[in-house]
Amino acid sequence: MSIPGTDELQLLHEQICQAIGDIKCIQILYALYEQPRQVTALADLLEISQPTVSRHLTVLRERALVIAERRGPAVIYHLADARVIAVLNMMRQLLRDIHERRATALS
Amino acid sequence: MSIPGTDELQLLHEQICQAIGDIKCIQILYALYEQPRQVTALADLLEISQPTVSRHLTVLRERALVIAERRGPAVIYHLADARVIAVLNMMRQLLRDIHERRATALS
DNA sequence: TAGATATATTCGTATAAGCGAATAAGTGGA
DNA sequence: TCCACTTATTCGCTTATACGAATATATCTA
Repeated sequence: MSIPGTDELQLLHEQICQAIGDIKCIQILYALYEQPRQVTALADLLEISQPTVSRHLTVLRERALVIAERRGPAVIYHLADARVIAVLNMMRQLLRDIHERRATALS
Repeated sequence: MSIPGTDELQLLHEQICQAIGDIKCIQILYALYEQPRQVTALADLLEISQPTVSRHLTVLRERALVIAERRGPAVIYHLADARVIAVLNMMRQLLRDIHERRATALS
């Protein structure tokens, strides 16, 4: 894969990176990876206020990273693509290796 | 890989996601992926002021995502781990698929 | 249609983060 | 040591973004 141009970079940043740059969004994504949940369930689980969760979900939905499905008065959210989690897990592995490398370099 | 706990999530966010959440940092990472460069070369290439580039590089260095190597008065920066680019490319592919899926859904 | 439940939105505020100009600090050569 | 070059840091400012309280909207049931 080649180096991205300015336009693609802009899109990449706005639609994915920025969402992943927010820790609460990451929490929400992992919670939805475990299982689809409705808004209040997420708010209770993550101890975030309902409006905040709803706003984050709106953004994630606009970015097409999550999908909303109304079921009665509730709205069930679920991940649109599990690769988001794969990306995050890749970063976690990277983080671990970096720490390990640092520890080795210091010893 | 299991679901990350709060502490790991905090680290992940602070050390990697936040850096990737800045579009100029992404530009810098890709530029260093092409080849190691010194600060002014990056500033010229990306049309960002020297102090701004330097500040971003400092952050990336603290996160151990880039490595600095002094060569005379200049400092050559290079990527610490190419997997950062792999992660970004994975996101790009994800972005493309999302767009494609949207286009298909609308037709 | 009234009420209960769940979600979305608006609003004002507070916090965070990036920016360039100016300046300081480090490095090597004369 | 002085100078030229490169990089790092400080400073004040601006912009962007997240937040909760309050409120509006949507859905279902009776």
